[in-house]
Amino acid sequence: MTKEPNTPLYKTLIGDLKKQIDDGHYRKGDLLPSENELCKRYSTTRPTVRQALGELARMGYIIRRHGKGSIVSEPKNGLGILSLKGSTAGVGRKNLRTEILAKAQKTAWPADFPYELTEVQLTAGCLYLTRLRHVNGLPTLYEETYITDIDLPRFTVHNLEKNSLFETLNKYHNVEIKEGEQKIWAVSADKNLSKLLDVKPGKPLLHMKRSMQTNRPHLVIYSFLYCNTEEYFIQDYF
Amino acid sequence: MTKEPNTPLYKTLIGDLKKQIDDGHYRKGDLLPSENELCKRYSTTRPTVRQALGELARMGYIIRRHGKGSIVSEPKNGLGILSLKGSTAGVGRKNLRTEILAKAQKTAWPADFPYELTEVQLTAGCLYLTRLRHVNGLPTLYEETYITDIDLPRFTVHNLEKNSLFETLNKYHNVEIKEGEQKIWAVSADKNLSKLLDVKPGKPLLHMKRSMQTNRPHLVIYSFLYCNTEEYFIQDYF
DNA sequence: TAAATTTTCTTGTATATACAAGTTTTGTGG
DNA sequence: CCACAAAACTTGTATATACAAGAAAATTTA
Repeated sequence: MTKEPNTPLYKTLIGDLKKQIDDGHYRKGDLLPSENELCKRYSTTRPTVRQALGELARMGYIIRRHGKGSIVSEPKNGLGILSLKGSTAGVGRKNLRTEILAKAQKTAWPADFPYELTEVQLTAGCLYLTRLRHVNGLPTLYEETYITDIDLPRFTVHNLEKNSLFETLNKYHNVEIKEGEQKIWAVSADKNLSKLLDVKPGKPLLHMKRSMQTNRPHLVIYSFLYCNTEEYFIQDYF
Repeated sequence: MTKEPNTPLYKTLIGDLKKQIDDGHYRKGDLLPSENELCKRYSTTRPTVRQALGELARMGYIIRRHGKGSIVSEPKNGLGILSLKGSTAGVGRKNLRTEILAKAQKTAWPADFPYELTEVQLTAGCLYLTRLRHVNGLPTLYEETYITDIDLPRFTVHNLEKNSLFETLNKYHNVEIKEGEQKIWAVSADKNLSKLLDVKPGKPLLHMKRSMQTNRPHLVIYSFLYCNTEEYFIQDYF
């Protein structure tokens, strides 16, 4: 067990169990150690263990069954891209390639930004970056991201082609997504998008605008996505 | 405060506070009574109050600030339909009309059902219903729903034109949505859909397939939605 | 040997309490 | 009257403990 300094024990628990599920130590359908067993292993008490397990349940990692135990589910957070053919034939990491079209850099908020911004956010400005995700070589998802530029020193040095944006924010800047909302609708590909996503103009595309609150009061992250869903659909969890 | 028999106190708290936010007693930006204040009002202790508040936070009703309090946010759960013009000009309840095209009735699962079903589910069969939602008179959302038919006596008597499916399941059958996943993609309207949604064939539509786990082990609910998003988009939370 | 019952183990709900850490309010001094 | 410090109030993290209720395992009985 890896108790990092200044990390609450319940978060250490979450991290450890999550890692063990991600690593395959516990597989789908397995039972996690019982609450009492975890209390012993971590020298703690049930409320602390239960807080960690509750969090894992909400993240979709486990399913809690009264009287039975905590059953390992599949890790599920954030957006995923899955093949339309066979819902279980998920896109493995090796088939997904992220291309940075525009590296993160500080900009002012666009004048017609579709979200209400606070004074703090307006003053701080944002970091703007664009990415194109390829699935099996096919450009599938185009994403523009605006990150409120608060307390994110040297953010621009991160390599977001290899690393997840949210994991990077979490690991290096202690930023966690707390909650969010998304607007979803279908559009026809215009000239620019048809070029980016390599489709004919007029093709139906999925359009999403997401706004994500973090643990920092004013640090909100916005993502605008266009997805060619002919071969792959968007999958997410709630 | 309304303590129903056999309802855990923390759930009573959730219900009461939720109702007070929905009713406008607490408005966006207001602070809820502190944890200690709620302990007094409900003759309970902080862990119980915190469990309720934690739940409300996760549902998006409040935002918790260390040292400050619980700030009322906007109620947000489930899918919403919002006008593309002005993201705050939400669809009020009076502008949304639900039409039952096919009343809930017991059927067998379709042979080509896109989700993996357990033996229990296959044996139980499902309740199938279809609805069409009109926004300001415009047919906007077509939804087919399959509910695993387990312990849902007399479900077919419910009037789902006037009442929310999930509220009905909760109130009369003690069924709660625990977690879910959704697949989203864009399609062109075929002949049947263009008729249902009153659009030209070929129109881009939003297509979603949702699978929702409940507090009952095998009782999963599936929804297949088609949405005309020219005037209104789908909004949801995570 | 199988069914029924009992025991054990599990998660769910809850109380009591304490200290840490962030924010707000109040009081004091210049 | 304003700035600073202290006090008070808030949420965050945690331990200890108990009982309720569901499920599994073990034991007993027919």
